[in-house]
Amino acid sequence: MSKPGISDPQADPLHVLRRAEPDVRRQSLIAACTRVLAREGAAGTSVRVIAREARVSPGLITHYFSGIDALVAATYAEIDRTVAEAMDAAMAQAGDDPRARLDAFVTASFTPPIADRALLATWIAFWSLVTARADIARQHDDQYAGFRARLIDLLAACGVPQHRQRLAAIAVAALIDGLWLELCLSPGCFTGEEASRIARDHLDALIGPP
Amino acid sequence: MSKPGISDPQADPLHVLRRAEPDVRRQSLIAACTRVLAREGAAGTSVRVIAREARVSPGLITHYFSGIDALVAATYAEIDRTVAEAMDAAMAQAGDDPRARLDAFVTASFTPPIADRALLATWIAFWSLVTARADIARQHDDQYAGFRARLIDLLAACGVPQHRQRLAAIAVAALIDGLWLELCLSPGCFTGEEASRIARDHLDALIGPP
DNA sequence: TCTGTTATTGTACACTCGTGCAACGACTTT
DNA sequence: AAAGTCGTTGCACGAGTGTACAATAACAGA
Repeated sequence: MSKPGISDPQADPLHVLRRAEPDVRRQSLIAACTRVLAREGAAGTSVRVIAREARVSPGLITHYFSGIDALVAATYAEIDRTVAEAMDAAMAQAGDDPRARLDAFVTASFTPPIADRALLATWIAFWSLVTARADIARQHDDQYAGFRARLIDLLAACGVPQHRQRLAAIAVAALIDGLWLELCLSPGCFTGEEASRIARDHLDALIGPP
Repeated sequence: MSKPGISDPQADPLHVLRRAEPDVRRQSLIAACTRVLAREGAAGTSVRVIAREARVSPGLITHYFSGIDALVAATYAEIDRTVAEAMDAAMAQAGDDPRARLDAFVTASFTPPIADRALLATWIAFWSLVTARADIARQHDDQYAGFRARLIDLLAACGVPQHRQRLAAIAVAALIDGLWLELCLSPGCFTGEEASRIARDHLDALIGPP
């Protein structure tokens, strides 16, 4: 299965010296960074490796991004967007029933391409920047707030009273994150189906069975 | 408050050229690595920085560990031990009532020195090794299994029937981890007290109110 | 006091790292 | 067809990386 946002480098029409629209080139650098993070992990991700992956000279990365950290941050933002889209697609398939949409949201979290060791490598690379740089910490706060805001909408639609929505969303977000993290780190410990079941049981306790 | 396993380098009696018992020196290198990981993050942690922190020549690290990765792995194992001890201490203070012990376990997870951005940096450094090296992935599996085994004991003592213990432990572990992670990454989003309350509510739903 | 052991040092090696920058050349405009 | 723009290259630079290894010196036992 092809991963969202990860295109085949062989098919990349930019692999010979050729000018590209700035947006296109930017996007191709982000895509290359995604592939490298997934393949090599945070430690093996450098300007030169990414440049080779993108079939481009190392200098070009400095031309488009203020530094390697900025490229990783942009890559993370892109992945966040991709994941959100995958979630939306799963929910759209679930129809209009609020609880069915919530279940679809949860289940998608533990199914490829979201539950994916390669995605984890990107997340870890980003987290290590969060602990070191204030601007990236802010980006993380924003993105996570967006994640919780989606959950609040879903929970509200399921009838969770307003005064409990905030903590309920934090709880569900944490449960999903913890299960997702462990599912990626130790895939043999439990299955995605079991993770889904745990999360759905928690929702049952929170808002009553569907 | 002083962090567990982090000693004052000024008070280190090894700071002049002096032979040390292998175990003592090993331990002092691990302690130095812990401090560096906490202060500089995974990216800023190198043989030379650790050696300077330990007031020791860089060559000594290779003499005691097969490489920098082995030192980081040993540091992680040590931190895992330290955290487990802090948990045991919190539970011992809670007395004999099973549910009180479980609550103490949960609360300690969201209180310094366990909920600590510095600890997070070490965890992240270790996770990035997990995705890259099979032997370290095994170490992670073992340590996390130990964490879940403790939870199973606690849940069993609270009357959770055996056939539900495994998934219940996975659920509680994931919830604690997710809350802990977010508490460290975005300390402004919710408080340790709120995290405790969320976890205790989840336990109420799982095993009934105390 | 001398000797043997080995913890410890300091340095050298061969890399990789991120960034800066002059030169080149693909494409647009005139 | 000539000129201008700017995407792109390729390399140089200094700093940092992990590891290897001979030399040194602290300590134990004789």
